[in-house]
Amino acid sequence: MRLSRYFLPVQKETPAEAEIASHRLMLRAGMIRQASAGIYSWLPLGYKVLKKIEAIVHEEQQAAGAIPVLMPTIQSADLWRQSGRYDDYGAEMLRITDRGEREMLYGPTNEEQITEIAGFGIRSYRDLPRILYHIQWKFRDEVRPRFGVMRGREFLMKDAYSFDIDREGARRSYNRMFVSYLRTFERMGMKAIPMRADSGPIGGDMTHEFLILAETGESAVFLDRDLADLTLGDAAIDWEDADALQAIVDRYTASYARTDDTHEAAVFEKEVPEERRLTARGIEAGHIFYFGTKYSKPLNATVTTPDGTNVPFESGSYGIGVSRLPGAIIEASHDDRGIVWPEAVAPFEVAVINLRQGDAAADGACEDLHGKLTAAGLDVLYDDRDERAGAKFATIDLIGIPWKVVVGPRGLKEGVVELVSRRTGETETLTPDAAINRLAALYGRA
RNA sequence: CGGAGCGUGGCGCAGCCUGGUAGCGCACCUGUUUUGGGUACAGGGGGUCGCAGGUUCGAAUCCUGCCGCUCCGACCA
Repeated sequence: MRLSRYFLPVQKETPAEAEIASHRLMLRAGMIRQASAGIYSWLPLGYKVLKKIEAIVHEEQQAAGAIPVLMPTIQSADLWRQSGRYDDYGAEMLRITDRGEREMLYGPTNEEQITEIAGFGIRSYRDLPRILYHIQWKFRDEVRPRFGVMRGREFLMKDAYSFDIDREGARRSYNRMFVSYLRTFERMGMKAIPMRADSGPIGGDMTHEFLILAETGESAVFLDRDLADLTLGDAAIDWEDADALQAIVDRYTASYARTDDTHEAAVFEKEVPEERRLTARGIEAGHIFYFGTKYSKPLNATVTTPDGTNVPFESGSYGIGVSRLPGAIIEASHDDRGIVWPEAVAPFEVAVINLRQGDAAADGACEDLHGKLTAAGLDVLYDDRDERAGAKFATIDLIGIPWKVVVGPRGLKEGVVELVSRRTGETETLTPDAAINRLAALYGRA
């Protein structure tokens, strides 16, 4: 992509309303534009990041055995009356009346809908277990939207729902999603730590929040430092091996990790040696919980057991705040010049910077690099604007492209260009062809 | 929902107190200049001053009502 033909409205100055780094940077980098309080348009750069994140979530959900569906944003009030939540939800629910005076709502979540669907499509224990999920826009009429996409009113969410015949089955489904979340966040270059969440009226130990550590996080977190160093790495997961999954879950839940909601200082101090006690802040990126028959009972969604009786589903729900992740990732990864994207979610994988636009040698070398990098399967942004070098560096660093290939007449006389890492600033001087090979290898496109 | 603010060109702001032809910086356009980390100079375009009423010879400015947005708190993915 040539920057001169792209749509990238970057801004030098920070809009007054943006308080935290991610909001500020997303506005300045031209990723989003506010439409009204807590509601945003996603501009090309932001949209690319959102789609990359969404793609990773899709892949990892399906790898873990979840099946994609798509439910509507507008729902009828009927099911919500059956579950009793139409009144419980209160003013956070956006209510709409259609032309026939029917009460509708813009869905804040989909438990009722999916339970109705599962009740219709799943009749026998032979059809279980199943996990269905979708990635869809939701609306919650927050009292106070803030922090840009981190706490909008309209937001994109992945929500999965598991259906099992008993609690043991539900635990296996829960574990699948638990491990899937570890993989999902790790692939995005993030450290998300599962923490014991408030279990509410259902009780039990099957509810965790996944927190991305960041200084500006909304929650205070308390954990055993060892947890922050755990990684799954590239190890293959056998999703059919319930014991193996349980072992991973056990490993990640063995040590103390809680948010301020459930934190107990005395327990923390008893369970974690002082030198390993880590107090930090985190952003909630995912939340999984088991809710049993909370919806299947009132909605009368049942399956037939081997002995011929009908029982309501045992279910859990598993959310990831997809549209808040770009913000969360920026909170965890930025510096004073701008965003520092992890490679897996960067809007472009490499930027080509022409230091002297209009110089025949520089123009030619950049065109050539742009073409060859693209042919190698890389997503390239070529800054071909008629701007000074400084302006180009400032823009590319602001929008956080992980790698820059810097091309100027001076280097070209020696037959070299520079390859610069956004994260470390490390600069490597090499021939254009070597730069292409290095980048292809870095991104696994060689 | 309690408390506090703010709405003046795309962005950041001044002007309002004390009513009298709407300004500055950035961005944008033209030209010259410069050219390896946001060049410099000159010229230029763009604003129903959030909306509606009122007071006044005259309202961005004073009064009333409404709308929008933001911040702190409580709440939440």
